[in-house]
Amino acid sequence: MTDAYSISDLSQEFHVTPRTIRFYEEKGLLFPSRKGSTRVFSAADRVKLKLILRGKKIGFSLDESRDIIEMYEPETANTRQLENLLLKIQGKRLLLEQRKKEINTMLKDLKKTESICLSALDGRQ
Amino acid sequence: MTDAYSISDLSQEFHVTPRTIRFYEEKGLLFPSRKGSTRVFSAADRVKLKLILRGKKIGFSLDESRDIIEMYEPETANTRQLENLLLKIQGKRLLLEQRKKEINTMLKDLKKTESICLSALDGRQ
DNA sequence: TTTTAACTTTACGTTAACGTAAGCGTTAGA
DNA sequence: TCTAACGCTTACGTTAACGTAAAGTTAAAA
Repeated sequence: MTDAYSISDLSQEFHVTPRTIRFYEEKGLLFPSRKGSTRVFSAADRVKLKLILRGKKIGFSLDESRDIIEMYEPETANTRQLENLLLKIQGKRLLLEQRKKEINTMLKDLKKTESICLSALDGRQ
Repeated sequence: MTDAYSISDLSQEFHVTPRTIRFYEEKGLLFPSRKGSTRVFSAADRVKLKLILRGKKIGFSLDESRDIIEMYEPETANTRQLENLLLKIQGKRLLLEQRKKEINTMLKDLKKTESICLSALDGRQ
């Protein structure tokens, strides 16, 4: 079973402290099983952790990442839950598209400043 | 002079509290002049505020936004400062491109889940 | 067998980014 | 003339997302 991970396995792979992983469990983002008192993480937990950390990079709070995570398991849902999920997904998609636009705007601005710098340097040679 | 703004002008335009604006000044992100003890904000301050809030949306800290802001005034810089600035801009560009990739990955994942939902709903009719 | 390494829980500490409240000055309108 | 609106400073409070330290358990290695 290659899909069982210790807390230090995940901690090392993703460069976060064990404390961080325990914190995510405490907040209801991860659900490791236990062998005695020791946490045992599944492949699903590993994916969730990856999603959380990806979310962090683009400015999501843990609550927002929890939303995202819940969008990854539509198997167990009933019809109304599925329809609800679809709406949530739409919302997140719009939000992400919006964020992408802001990033593009910033990139444009940076490129503009960059060329200003370059021509300023050019004029001084 | 249309380029003088009160704190409530900016507060209302950008839907933030005066406290937030004062906080940004306190942290060295805005530099309003004073008329007596009352703050007077310039067009440049307004732009900076816009940049800060845009930065927030894509997950930048105030310190990171301060970096961005400083990239917008290359006029006063000397040659070494300009070269330094160019390097900083490169760094931020890479970071932004990276973030864009993460967003694209998330969007792909969401679309995948979306179609799973749709076909699950379809199978139930 | 002892010690070291990894794991646990409990609990208080820390930083960023503000919120909120108190208390005071000024100015514009009733 | 007064009071309501806006502005100021000072200062303590709050939330998220962990850090850090203490004290104990278990398993493997010397």
